[in-house]
Formats: sequence, C-alpha cells, structure tokens
Amino acid sequence: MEKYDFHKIEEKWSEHWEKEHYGQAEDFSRKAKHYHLVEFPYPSGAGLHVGHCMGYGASDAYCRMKRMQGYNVMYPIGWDAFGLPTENYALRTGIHPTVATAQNIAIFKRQIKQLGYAFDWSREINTTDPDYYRWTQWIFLQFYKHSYKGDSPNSGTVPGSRSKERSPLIKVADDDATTPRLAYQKEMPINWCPACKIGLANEEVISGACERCGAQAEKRMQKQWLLRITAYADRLIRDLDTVDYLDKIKTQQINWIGRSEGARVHFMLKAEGRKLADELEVFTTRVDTLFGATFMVIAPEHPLIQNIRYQISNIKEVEGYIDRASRKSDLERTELAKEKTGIEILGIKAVNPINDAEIPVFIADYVLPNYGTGAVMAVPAHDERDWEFAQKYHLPIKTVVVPASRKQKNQNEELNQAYIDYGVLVNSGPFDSLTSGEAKKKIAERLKSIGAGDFAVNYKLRDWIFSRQHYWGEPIPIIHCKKCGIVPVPEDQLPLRLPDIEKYEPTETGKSPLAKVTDWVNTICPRCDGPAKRETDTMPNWAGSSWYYLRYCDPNFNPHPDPLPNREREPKGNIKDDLFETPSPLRGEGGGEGQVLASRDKLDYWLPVDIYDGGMEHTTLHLLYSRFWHKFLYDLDQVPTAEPYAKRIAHGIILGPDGQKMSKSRGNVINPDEMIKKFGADTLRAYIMFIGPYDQESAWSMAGIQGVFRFMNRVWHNSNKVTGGQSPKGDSPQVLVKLHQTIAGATDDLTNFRLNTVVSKLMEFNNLLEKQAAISAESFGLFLRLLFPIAPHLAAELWEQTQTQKDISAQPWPQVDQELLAEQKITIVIQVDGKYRDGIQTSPDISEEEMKQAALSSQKARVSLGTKRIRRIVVVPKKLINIVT
RNA sequence: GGGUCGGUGGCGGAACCGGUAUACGCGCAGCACUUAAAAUGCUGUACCGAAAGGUUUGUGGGUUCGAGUCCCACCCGACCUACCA
Repeated sequence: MEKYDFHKIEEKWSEHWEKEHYGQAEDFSRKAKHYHLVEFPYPSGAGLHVGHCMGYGASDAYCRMKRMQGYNVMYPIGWDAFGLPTENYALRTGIHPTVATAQNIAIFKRQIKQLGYAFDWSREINTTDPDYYRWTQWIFLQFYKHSYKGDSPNSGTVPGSRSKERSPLIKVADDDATTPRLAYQKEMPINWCPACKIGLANEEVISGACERCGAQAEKRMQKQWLLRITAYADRLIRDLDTVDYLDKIKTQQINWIGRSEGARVHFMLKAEGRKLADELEVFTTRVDTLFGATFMVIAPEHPLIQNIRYQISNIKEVEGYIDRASRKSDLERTELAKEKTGIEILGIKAVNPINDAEIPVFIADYVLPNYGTGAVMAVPAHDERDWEFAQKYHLPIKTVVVPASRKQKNQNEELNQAYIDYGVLVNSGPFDSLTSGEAKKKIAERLKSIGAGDFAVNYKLRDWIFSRQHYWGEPIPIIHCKKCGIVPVPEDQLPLRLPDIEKYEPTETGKSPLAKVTDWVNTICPRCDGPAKRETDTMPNWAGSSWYYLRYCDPNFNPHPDPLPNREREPKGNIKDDLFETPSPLRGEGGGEGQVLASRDKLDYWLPVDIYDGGMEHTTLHLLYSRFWHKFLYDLDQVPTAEPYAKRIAHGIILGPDGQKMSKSRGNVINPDEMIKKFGADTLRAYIMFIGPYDQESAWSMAGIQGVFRFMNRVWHNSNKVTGGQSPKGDSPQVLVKLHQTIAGATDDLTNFRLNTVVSKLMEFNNLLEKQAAISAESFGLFLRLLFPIAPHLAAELWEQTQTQKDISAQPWPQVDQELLAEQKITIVIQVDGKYRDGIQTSPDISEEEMKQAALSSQKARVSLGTKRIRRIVVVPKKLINIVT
C-alpha cells in the first residue's frame, strides 16, 4: 500500500468540499436547526493562531457530527476587522487599513480552508464593510434616540422585567436636552494611554496599565460618548437564569455587574454654623452603622470642592492634594493602598441626619470617584479602611454594633431570615438592641420619612465609554452644530463612511486623526443647514462584534432595496426628509415591519444561537456587551429573543511547549502552517482535540503531536485489512462490541465537548483493529464515520477507497446496536471487605442468587476469606458482589 | 481580601450515578527489521517485593459493605477580581 500522503489527500478533499459548498446552511429548512457560533477572528497579519484552531476545530467537529445526525447546521465565519493593530500597521507602512485587512483575510481564509473547517462562506461578514457598519451606526443612533424608563442607575428603582417581557423604551425628541438618553456625551475623567494616545475603557486598563502596550495609564478629562449599560444591569443578571452558560461565566458576569443593596444617605453641610445649598450624598450597605459615622470622606475628583471652594479655609492645601492625586495612576493609587492619605476640608462640617451630629469632612484618594457617589460616611469601628484612616489621623472610633449572643440570635432568627445579622445595635438611640439586619431596614425607613435618604441599589458596573480617538473604527454618526447642538446623522445617510486619510497619527490634543480631515469634519447641520462639524471619535472594537451573530442570519438584508444617492460626501444641506428615517418599531407600533438588521423570518428561524464558543477572556466584556445590545434590540422589537445565546462554552488556551503563554518575544509560538506542512491538517486538528480537557489550558507538546501523527498512519495502513463486501458477521464479537462501545462513547463525548477522550476512544478501537487480520467494509465504514469530524480528509479518502456508497459527508451518524452490547458477557467484580479479589465473566442475565453462588465459589475469594465469618453479602446487580466479614 | 477551578505514575491526562484507580498518548527499557540509523512493529512499564502478597489519587479526619469521586478541617497551585463603601 502507498504511503499516507496527507498533502495530496487534504488538497483533494478541501477542493471537493469547496466545490460542493459543504457547510452551507439552508434558511427555513424543515430539518431541525443548529446555530453554532464561534467568536470571529480579528484578521491580524500573523495569521491563524493555534488557539483559533482549538475553538474552530472543536466546533467544526461538533457541526460535522450534527449534520450527519440530520441537523440543518449554520456554522458561519466573518472578520472583526476594526482595531488598533491594523491602524498601527498603516501608521508604520502607509498601507491603507482596508488593503492590509484584505491581505490578512486572504491569509486566514487560506489557512481555514486548509484545515478543513467547513464554514458557511455564503454568510461571510466583515465589520469594516460599510454595508455592515452602516447598521452598527444605526444601532448607535437608536441608543441615542431612546431613553430607558426609570433608567437612573442609582435611583434604586429597579425596572421590573422578566426574561420574556420587553421593557418600554421612550423615544427622545432630537431637541430634547433633558431626558437621559441611552447614548450620551459626558465630560469625565477617562483612562488615557500616553503611548497609544487613546482613551481606554475601564476594562482595558489592567492593573493600571494599558492592556495593549503596557504603558501606565493616566487620567484626563475629555468629552466622551457613553452607552448606558447600567440601565440594563438588573436584567443582565436576572436573565442569566434563562441561559445555559458555564457556572464560572455566570459568576464572573454577576461579580462584574456587582449589584449591592443598601441605602443612600444625605448629609447636610454647614459652614460657620450656616447650612449650605450643597449636600453630601453617600451610598452604604451598612446603614445600620449610621450612628457610628465619625467623619466623611470624599474622592479627590468629587465635584463638591469646586461648588463650595469659598467656604473652605484651607483650599490651597486641598487643591494641592487633589493635584497630587490626579497625577497618580490607578496602579499607584492602589499599590500605595497600605498607607492611606488624606486631608481635612477645613471650614465645613457634615451633619448626620440621624442624630444631627456634626462631623468633619476629609478628602482622600482611597475613596473611588467611580463607585457609588464618590463619597462615603466613614464608620471606623466597622470598616477596616475607615479604621486605618481614623488611626492615622486620630479620629474618634465609635462602636455601634456588638456581636449578638447566640440566644438573641435565635430569638430573632425568624424575623430576620432575609438579613445577614452582624450583631445588635448599641449607642444608636432608639435603634439600640435591634439586630443589624432589622436596623438596616428601620433606619433606611426613618431616613426616607425625614427626606434624608432611601433604600438604594448600587452597581460596580459603569456605563460603557464608547468613544475612541482613532481612525480605524466606525465613525460615530453625530454632527455638532453651534446652533442646534448635537444632531444625529439622518439614517438615510448611513453608512457614514470613513474618509481616506494620509496620516493615521492621533492628534496631540488627543483627538482622533479624523479631526485633521477638514473636508470631512466640516459639514452642514441637517436641521438648520448652518455650518457644523462631525463627531471625530470612532467606536470601540466591541461595537461591531456586539451584533454580528444577527447579521449571519441574513448577511445581505437591506430594508431599503432602492438605495438613495449617497449624499454624505457632499452634503447639499436641507436634508430633512424623514422618508427613510427608519421607524423605531416600538412594541405595538408595527411588529416586525421595521426590521433593519436582518429579516424577521430568518431571525425567527435561527435565533437563539444554540452554542457559542469562545475564550474565557471575553466573558466580562464582549459577552456582556453583546447581551446588552441584544436586550436593547429586543426592546426595540428588532429581535425575537430576550437572550442571544442559549448556551455558552469556553475553550482553554494553548500554552507554548515551555508551559508559558505563547508570545513572539518568548519565541514559543507554534505556527499552524508549519504543523500542517509537517504532519497535515488532520493530525493538527486531532492533536489539538487530544491535547487536554477542552476548557482547560494545555501546553503544546511536539512529542504529543507526533503520537497523533502515528495514529493517523496506523489508520491509513489498517484500511488494508478491509475485505470487500464482507458483512460484519465475519468480524469477531470482540471487534463488534468494541466498535459499538466506541460509537456510544465517542458520540456522548463529542456531544459534550469531551474531545480528548473522543480521540482516545478512536485510538483504542484502532489499536484493536491493529491486531486483526481483516475487518468488514461495513464495520470499518462505521469507524470512518466516527473519525470524519476529527480527521475529515483522511476519513473521506479512506471511505472512497473502501466503500461503495459515495460521499461520507452524506452518511448518517452511526447508531449503537444496543442488542449487540447487551448480548455481551459482562464482568462481575468480587470483593471481600471492599477489596477487589476476583472478576468473573458471565452472561448479563445472571440473577442475584447466581451471582452470590459464583462469588462464594471463587477460589481467590475463598482464600481471602479464610476462616472469617461472613456477615453480609452486598449485591449490585450485574456489576459487583461484596462479601463482608 | 473576594470569587472560580484544580492537586491522580517519570510527563500530558482517563475513570460519566460512589463499585477492578492509572484508559489513551508521550517517555523509558528490551526485542525484531536494518551494514547502521531513522521510521515501523512486538513485549514490558504506578510503587514495594524473587514470589505470595501488600501499598497508592496533596494532608488529617468522617460517612459507607465500598471513597479519586460525598462531608468537615487544613496545605499547595492556577486563573479571574480587587481600597466596590
């Protein structure tokens, strides 16, 4: 027999599948649908990474099985192509990002096809395609044009929403400047990377450093666009109950959102005995300790200072402190956490609303500006950080809660089951002797009745900073007019295209490179026809990936098939017609008629995504963002489901051979192309599945891939043993039983993404085959069908060589012959006092009595029993006997 | 500090409902083929022991006829997160 020439085989079959459009899904097929999503790649110049191969290969195997099981499988792919590396590349080389992207995509495509991943290429999408980002921009405009009912994140009123209910959105008029919009602009301190010259989302700052380049991030005030994700915080937590995600993913999302229940408290401010107009509002989860508040602390960024600066007698020192704090990076601010610093704001006092005590106000950077209200009531007796601060500055410490005795606890247990009891209150006036759980409720109620506070819910999650000062992103479709203010680009003018530019450097002022393209920036206000300027910020990477799975369902959908002349390049002014202004199809206003992103029929057919595979690193960013967009689109009635993904799984990362994360600088990067060259695509696919448990990280091993390569060769040579036309009756029972055990085991494992054991089970069968002189074509064919998802080229080739039926991909998935398995002899384990002594082969219909007899007559068991008295015999039918002495 | 997941041979890892621990692969040793090597094939391979037999799933305890698996305490590691009021 000839050598296993994997190059020849793989080339032959990948051409075959391309020609046959294997992998193409059918809309509205009567077969059951399976929508299988993998995170689409960023097409970098480095080409496919073995990590991509893990996700795509496993999912490809799963989808091949599903197709053979009769499902209409959609397994699409696209390109998440906006982003910094391409822009940086353009900066270095002058090659336009569009050109670089096209080149990179070509590399990825070649690799993907070589590896035999059967994507549905008819649905390929690209986030940088104006026909795609047109709708990304459209979604942004809807955020801008809508308000969420009761959306203040700190209001404490939680919009009641069950998973299936849409929450009402309010359409906000263009000239309405007061209603809070879901997309809004705000001057705020942002994380700024001095090296990349880009504003960073909080999530992109990793322990004080820029996620991309590692430089220390700084703080900087800048007007930013934000999306009000906090309005959806509760639903994002609650609806996790309705989806099947790995538990750790759910936990991470819940922790990230960080919901905590407590109370808001208003402290009146006094200067020279007179009440000031400003109040100090704090959020606390421990309102039961309100009597123990001995001072207040506000963050250096707190706006109060500016408002009351004339009342502050030591304003110079205070401003000096603020200045020093602003120059610290987040990292410095947290690393120096051991030693707390601060300064008292002299000249003012805060008044505790519960007991009218006047207490000093400090400014200190251990209080974070972005959490709660940026101010805390300090209770040094019951908070470690406040205690440290009080120690350092010799501030009073007043104990107001003491541990409850067990007896008291028991007495109150029934009353307070819903609360965590820290103890009972002392030194708290009328609230003394209440448990802290009760006191939380009573004190908050009291505050509410005197207008000095209320129950409140607070989130760690902050609104999503949506502005980037870069070129290679979706332009934010907004126009700034001196007269009219913020004016959205009319929807019929979308897409708002990126203009071609010469220089990609961000400006020194921190504005996007677009700011220098004066032809483009200067435009005409769509409302008043006066001169106006375009927004020059672009959207973050996460924008295009927040809805791409919708577009796969209907990649060419266009709600307005007759395109208007593209007017955005040469605005002629006076574009007022609303004809093509897409109606916001709010509930009850037209059902599915206003569909924009994809046709409703197709979304109804395909959604939700049945399985979504990706990396763990995306659980708190991409996954949360896209759930947020989806819920918003659901509220707009653009999508039929409240959640986008029914099930989320995640694969582990592949480490280099040295056990370290792969990186160019370490020189431990494994290049898929080299592996294909050396071992072939099938071996690479199978090895990556075999490397370890799917959801854990595993280190690459050259010896390991060698072993899998040997397996492929053995399978190849074992096809010699196929005897034409022979029925499986000629195969030994041992082979048949093993074959059907393999069918059962491999199916179960593949269904549950236990890919390493799928491969090992196929190896086991092949090892048995190795010892046989011959095997029937039919049995070997069953084995090949199991192999097909793992090593499709090899399986298809051997199928063609050994079988009469045509194409392996058209064959049904093997069924287990239960009778065959049932007829087999079983092994009964005989134990004495729980220890294995003997095993006997017997038929499966053995009775318990017969089992006992067999056990007692076992030579080995009797030796082990000796003269001991038998106390009991435990019988597990058809499995085991334990003789207890 | 909080959260999550882990700890099984020389190594990567199997063991699904508590029922023969160490499947599969690597490595290693011996043999065959070869002038030789590579490749390939065969045999062996948790530990102690010549054998009979005994011991073994991070440590200590518990439940059970029986524990890698369940419960309690502790030790170690990885990842995420972190002055979150």
